[in-house]
Amino acid sequence: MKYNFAQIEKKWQKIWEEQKTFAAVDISDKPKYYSLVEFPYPSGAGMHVGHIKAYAGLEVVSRKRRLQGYNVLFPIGFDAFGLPAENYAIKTGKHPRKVTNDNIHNFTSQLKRVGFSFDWSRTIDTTHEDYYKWTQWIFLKMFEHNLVFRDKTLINYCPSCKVVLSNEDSQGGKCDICHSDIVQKSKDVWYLRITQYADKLLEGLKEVDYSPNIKVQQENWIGKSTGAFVNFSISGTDEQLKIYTTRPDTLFGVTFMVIAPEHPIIEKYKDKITNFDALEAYKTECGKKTAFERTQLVKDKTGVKIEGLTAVNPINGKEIPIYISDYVMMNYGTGAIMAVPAHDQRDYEFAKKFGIAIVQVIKGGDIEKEAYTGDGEMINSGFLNGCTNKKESIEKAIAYLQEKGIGEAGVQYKMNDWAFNRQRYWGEPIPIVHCPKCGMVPVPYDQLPLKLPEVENFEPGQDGESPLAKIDSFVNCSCPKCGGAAKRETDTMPQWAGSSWYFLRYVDPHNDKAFADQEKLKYWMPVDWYNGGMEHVTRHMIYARFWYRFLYDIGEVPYPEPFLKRTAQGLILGADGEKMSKSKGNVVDPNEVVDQYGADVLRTYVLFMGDYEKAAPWSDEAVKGCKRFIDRVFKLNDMVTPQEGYSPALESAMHKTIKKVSSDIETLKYNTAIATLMTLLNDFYAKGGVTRGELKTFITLLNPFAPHVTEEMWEINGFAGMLNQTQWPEYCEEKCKDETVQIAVQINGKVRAKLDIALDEPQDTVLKRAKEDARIIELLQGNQIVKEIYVKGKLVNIVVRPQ
RNA sequence: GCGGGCGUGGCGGAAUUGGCAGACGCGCCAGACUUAGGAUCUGGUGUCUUCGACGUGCAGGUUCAAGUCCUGUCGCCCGCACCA
Repeated sequence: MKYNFAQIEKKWQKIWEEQKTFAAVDISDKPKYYSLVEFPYPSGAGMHVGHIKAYAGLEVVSRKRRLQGYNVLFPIGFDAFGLPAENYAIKTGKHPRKVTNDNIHNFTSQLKRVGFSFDWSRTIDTTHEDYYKWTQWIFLKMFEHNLVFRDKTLINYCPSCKVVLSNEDSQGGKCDICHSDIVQKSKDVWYLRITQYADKLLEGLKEVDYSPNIKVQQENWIGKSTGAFVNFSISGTDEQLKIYTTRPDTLFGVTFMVIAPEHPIIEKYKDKITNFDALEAYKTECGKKTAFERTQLVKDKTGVKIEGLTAVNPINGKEIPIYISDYVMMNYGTGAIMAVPAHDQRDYEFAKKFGIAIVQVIKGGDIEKEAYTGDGEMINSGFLNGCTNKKESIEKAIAYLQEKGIGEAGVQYKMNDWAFNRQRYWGEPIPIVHCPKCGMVPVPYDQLPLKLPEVENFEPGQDGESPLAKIDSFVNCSCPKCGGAAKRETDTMPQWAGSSWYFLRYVDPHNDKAFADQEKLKYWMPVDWYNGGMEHVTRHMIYARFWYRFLYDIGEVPYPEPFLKRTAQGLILGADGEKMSKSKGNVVDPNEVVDQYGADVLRTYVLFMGDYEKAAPWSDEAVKGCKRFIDRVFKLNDMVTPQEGYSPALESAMHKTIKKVSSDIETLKYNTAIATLMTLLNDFYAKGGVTRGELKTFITLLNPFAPHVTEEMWEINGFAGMLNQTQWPEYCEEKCKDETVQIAVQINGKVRAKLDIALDEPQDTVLKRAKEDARIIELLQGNQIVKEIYVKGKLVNIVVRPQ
């Protein structure tokens, strides 16, 4: 019987949809399982096979869990705010709402054709007002708890997209969206105080099961360092210049100070500074450099000495010069450093260039050549002299600073507060009103959602203003507090906002009283397993953990961490080994594969093609291997024998396969799970038949990978009910063991013979029989046996040396 | 520069964590069936000088035994990047 995949896949997809087979039940007696995949941005290009791989992993887990008796929540939705839809609108005049709806429609049909077991009744769209109402609600809660603030700063500005970008969105000095060069600009920016959660986010990592590399990346992103703040007084003023250092014990080695070009004391002591113009000129020059250039010019230190201001080293009273240089950043620490050229390479290079003294305070290295950053005995350091333990000398130094009132222990993070606004149309409006009398006033909760107004022109306004600024009816409003005339904030939230809490909405997607019902949250949360791209491990996940932790702190969600387990799939590369992209023309459309080979083949192939966590190139040839596999599986229908159990010849193989497939699915080893099933299928063919019992187990194990063909076979063979409602097969550990095994007989580690033994055969008889082998006897002649080793069920090794 | 990972046939990749390297699949070779084969089936397929030897980037080491552990080295990928 030929397998008509197109017809059969359609048949089962229709049945699953009509019977709502995969709908999650809110609160049931079954144990719950929440598997989450990153929801897609519905781009105009449609999905590519990489999306399919990303979802197929937990699709298999979800289907397996259902068969194991779990009540599974496996949802999908669309993260649909963002620039591409808006840029497309500018180009074509089509409203982003329309474009987004079309794309979501397209994505949905693609996903359905692959037969994913998503609960389609819980689909969410971040651009729907019933959804973004709650995004705004959470924002206002944060505002209420003082986690939102506004500040004028130099920001990363993309002149092409005309938006302010966070550091995360402008890495490498390029706009994350259009890849043009970022410029620095002064602007009012909304911030979320994520740094206040830095420690909690670090602590939380101890509680969760993320792959080690994911944890490490998050830790590096947060970038906690411990050290001390030290105050240096400025001669002739009562100003204290505060610095941050991780090595307060090297204070005796400080020979100058460096401050960031934007540091406020320059402006403050303008009158005392005699070369103010030179400083201004340097600052202007730095402003022209992009953040990227600033960090790239590592080798060449530049700077200007501040004439007229000197600092006093508080530990020895020495007067030292102050420089400005762009190797000191205003956004880390205090924007000022104490320079210890002997023990910091950057300070060393700067000192060499400007002819500043270098005082060694840690023994070791050769400071004629470079800074010494290793450990060693403290020298030239007063009360610290002789100390050889870094930790101890730092502690001593901090104790001294605190005692004298010139400094204190301190902590710094690399992570900055989150720039939380964009001057664009297609995002959640920030629900704040600017009142001339009351200042920033939040839109009252009962007036949410603050709807995005209809506009005709999506072009950003002058100077990168949001398009919303041009809508008078939106901008002009009355102050919710005093009732006076006021103006609305016209910026919108960044792309990351909607995805920072979407997993909570799936729990209760239609609730209009709360973002989700407390009972349902208690039942479903936390997410048991979250899979997505490695590129979202830092930004998206840190943001989502931050929002969730905040909601936990104000009692809105039940557990401190949202995701118990996190994994990341590897990319599917084009057939040319390059990253898939439209411009390279190497994108594979899942629809084409489904048309040609069927959904089961596509699903099987994306999981079989390699290590799930690593990148692997697509191969049109290799897909055919999976096509053959599925066809051969279907042909089993013609060779079924009526026996319900397993045949003796395959009993052990059946149990081993159940064991292997069951455990491989749990550890992302989908490729070897499928390989094992292929081997078993080959065994059926070699035997020339398959018993009903074997078939039942085999198609159940294969069902999570290839649900259509297996469901059809279940029906054809008259098994009771539907396959997706049966039970995951069990295996017996005892039966996984073969009674007799073939072992290798080695001489000096080289295999010379094979021996069939009973697994429980005692060591001495195994060794005896090994030595009776004709070939072994021959090779032992003229040699003396030094040692005999038997590894149970594996091998015998006879160690010899010539007589 | 720092952090993480990887290097195995012609290709994608396996290897119970120190125990028979190359599972499974692709490709290739041969045969069968066919008017036909880019369908299907059967068998073969690491390399070489083939009763043997050599083989997991390279060079050493530990061990009865190393893809796996240790030291050094080369190459690739991914994050972060003047973080004081």
